[in-house]
Amino acid sequence: MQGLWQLFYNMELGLMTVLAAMENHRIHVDKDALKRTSDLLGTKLKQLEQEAHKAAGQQFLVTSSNQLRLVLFEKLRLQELCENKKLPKTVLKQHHSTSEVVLMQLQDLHPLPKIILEYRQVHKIKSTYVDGIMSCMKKSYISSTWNQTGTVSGRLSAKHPVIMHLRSLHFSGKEPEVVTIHPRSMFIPAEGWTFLAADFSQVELRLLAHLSLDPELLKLFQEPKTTADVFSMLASQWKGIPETEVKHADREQAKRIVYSVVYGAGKERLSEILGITADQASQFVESFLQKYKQVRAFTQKTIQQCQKQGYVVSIMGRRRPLPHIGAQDYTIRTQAERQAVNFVVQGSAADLCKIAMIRIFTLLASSSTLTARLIAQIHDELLFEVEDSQVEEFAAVLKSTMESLQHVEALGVHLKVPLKVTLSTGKSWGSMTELLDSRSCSH
DNA sequence: CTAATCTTT
DNA sequence: CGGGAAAGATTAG
Repeated sequence: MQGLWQLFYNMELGLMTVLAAMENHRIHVDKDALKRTSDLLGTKLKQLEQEAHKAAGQQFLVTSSNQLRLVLFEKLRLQELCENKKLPKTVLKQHHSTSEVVLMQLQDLHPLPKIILEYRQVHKIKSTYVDGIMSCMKKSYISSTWNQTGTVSGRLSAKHPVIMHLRSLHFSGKEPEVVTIHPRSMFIPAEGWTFLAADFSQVELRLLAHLSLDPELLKLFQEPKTTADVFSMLASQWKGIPETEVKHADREQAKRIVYSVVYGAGKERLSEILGITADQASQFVESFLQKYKQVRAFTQKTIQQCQKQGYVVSIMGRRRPLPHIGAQDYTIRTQAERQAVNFVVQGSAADLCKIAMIRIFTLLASSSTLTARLIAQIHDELLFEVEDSQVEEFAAVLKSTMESLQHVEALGVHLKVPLKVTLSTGKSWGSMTELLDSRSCSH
């Protein structure tokens, strides 16, 4: 039946057990650290509230947009001071809005809007990333809920603790000092265990190379300069700086640019990312697609195929129907076209990661010595908890198992490019350091 | 550019 | 007062 049975039987069915085990597993959280940061942010909010009251000349509930509107527009009458600017707006009622754009415009006129803006920012950080996690906790641990069928691309999604969205946050502390919060460092392994993370490097770009058969792209991955990182390399080329000088942010930007271009970003959007004019941006796109000629051929082929059959297919047979692919409306049609292209690559990457999870899981289940446990999946990254004494041994099996997915006999997958997995370990999820291949170290 | 979750308005 | 939609933040590629 449409070749979907194989996908269901060999992948999704097997994954259910894996996800169930992940949901059952307890991820320990450093409750004290969490409490400390919550208190820290709480104090900051209190401070800002006081400042706001002082600036307003009265007490009011800072979180209430109604009360804020009263202070801003009826007491201070700030709208009268900015008639030259376009009226902020009021849609539903005749009221003035207190939305972010309005406050931005008002912040030169009075100290209050700025304080409110900072208050809202800190408040959001606190409620999402600190109190949000705290409310999901039972005793001293959390477990995410994993949704197997919640995305169009075949990726997994996680609910409750927003495990996939945690990041570092900076905000101004007392005067000059800047406080940085690392929500990921709140997550800690059990006593005597270590976190081990395995990442498929540049997985979507490698898949694009395989799918498009672009010679330049293939060369990038097939040549044995395995030491080089593609995005760092491109960043160094574009910025004209040696690769050792490439910062994390440069690499991150290069990555964004590459994916933006191959997924069909317009010149306006790209000029924003690159910080150049739209003309320069479209020139950039042209020269990029000129160098990697087959990429454009691949997107066109994908769109054509989608027009013909109404859906696109990932490398392991997952489908996405795109009924709007033949729409009259330009906006709707081109969006479907970009979605078609994106699905083939992103969906294939999702397939690969799911297979990796199953392989490792069954390997662990049948091992009499290895005790590692799969904790989470963040798209192309698998996070494990490993007994301290087994880190080296498990790391080696993990890496080779994942990289061996270049060929998956059962699903007819034979990638034209090798897969590369990078490993990192740490005593908290927030402080992982790369684990280098022990073989290349010792020789 | 695509995919997602979560909070605010 | 609450539900829902849209906007805007983040993450991943």
